[in-house]
Amino acid sequence: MGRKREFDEEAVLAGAMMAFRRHGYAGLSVIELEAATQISAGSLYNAYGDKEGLYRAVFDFYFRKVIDPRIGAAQTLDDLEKVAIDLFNPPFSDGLGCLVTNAAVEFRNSAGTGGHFAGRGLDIIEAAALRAVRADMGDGNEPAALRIVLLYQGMLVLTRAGRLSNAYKDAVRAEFDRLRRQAKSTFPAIREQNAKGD
Amino acid sequence: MGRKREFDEEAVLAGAMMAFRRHGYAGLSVIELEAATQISAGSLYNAYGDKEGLYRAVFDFYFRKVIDPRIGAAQTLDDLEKVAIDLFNPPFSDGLGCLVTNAAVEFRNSAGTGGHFAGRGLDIIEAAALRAVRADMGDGNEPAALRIVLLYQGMLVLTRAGRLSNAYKDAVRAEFDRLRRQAKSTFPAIREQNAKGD
DNA sequence: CTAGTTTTAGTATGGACATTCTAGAATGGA
DNA sequence: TCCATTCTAGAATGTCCATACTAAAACTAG
Repeated sequence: MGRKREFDEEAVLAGAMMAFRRHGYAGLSVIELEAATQISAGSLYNAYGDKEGLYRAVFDFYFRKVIDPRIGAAQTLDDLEKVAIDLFNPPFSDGLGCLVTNAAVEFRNSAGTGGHFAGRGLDIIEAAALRAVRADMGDGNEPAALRIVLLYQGMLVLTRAGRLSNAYKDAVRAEFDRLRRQAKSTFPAIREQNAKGD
Repeated sequence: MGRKREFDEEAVLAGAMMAFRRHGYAGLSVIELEAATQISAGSLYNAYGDKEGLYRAVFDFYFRKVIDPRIGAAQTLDDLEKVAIDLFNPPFSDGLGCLVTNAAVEFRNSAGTGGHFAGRGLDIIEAAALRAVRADMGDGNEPAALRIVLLYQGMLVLTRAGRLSNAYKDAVRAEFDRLRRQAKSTFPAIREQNAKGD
């Protein structure tokens, strides 16, 4: 019933995702979205209702493809360190930052769609940090987890400013090294116990 | 020669500063600027040329009133800790974040006026962190300074998202405590030497 | 006093933008 | 093979925006 959709939805969302990461929401026009997605505004409106609907779909896509598998799935300090250090490697070194961080700054205080998704993303990041710290260091080190959240968000700000030099890579690595050292010395049993699980 | 300016320039810049902090550059219309500054668009254009000229003037004002005295003048870890912890206290707890951080995210990669000022602000913040760490901890601890920069920028992202809870305050304080402890134990002479200076 | 200059408020303008409309093309069930 | 439905491209629309313009008001040098 009805004509088949001609465009590849994943490709459209991927293109729009790059464009929203680069320009933000307000800074990206529908005309630019036509170029980024290679489909006409008519099709965009037919498929997603309006610009905000596309933004929502892009955010869902971003959670599904980037946040959930990378951060939502992180269980250990090593996993989180990889997430952070990957900001220095392709494809994450493109300088466009994270849709979540960018939206948190663009849409203040959880207002509207952008703020809602930003909040959801920060929930996931916070939860991952707490999970990893508890797994590797035991309870009572929640402040270390929150500092990881702050470090990571700070990295994304500097990324966006084109200022995330290799000196920052060393600084972040050193922090994870320190946490792991502290984990081993203070709670030597915990990592062993983790290793046994599953 | 000519009519006197009726408005108080500092008040206009202060009002525009709040509005730009709240809404960003693109997200703030000239009509909203009329309300925020209490002067008409005609006067704004006469005084500042265009919207970008006003933005530049606001940024200069922000450096002069906020960045330079608070961060540019910071010499020690204590000074920097105060800057960070003040994000939890009025007037800095208004949730609007820092013009520098917001501009760094809005204007990617130092592009244009916003990026230029963001870069200048980040220069000052980085320099202050390095100065404080060197003063209190001696050379060789530059990574600690960069982590302070990241923590601070991360705090500003969470502020903007309305998520900078008191738990983060403790986490940040604990980090500064740790740095001071490390400073004392590793370089006991340095703080004494500092105290003598001047 | 007044001529010249700057400031002010308000209106006008031209462009950009999100969105809607239109007409035709593709699809699949009856 | 139609026919209802969905999709697509592009043109049309109305709104909002930054900025330019206008005329009056206020000020100062001479």
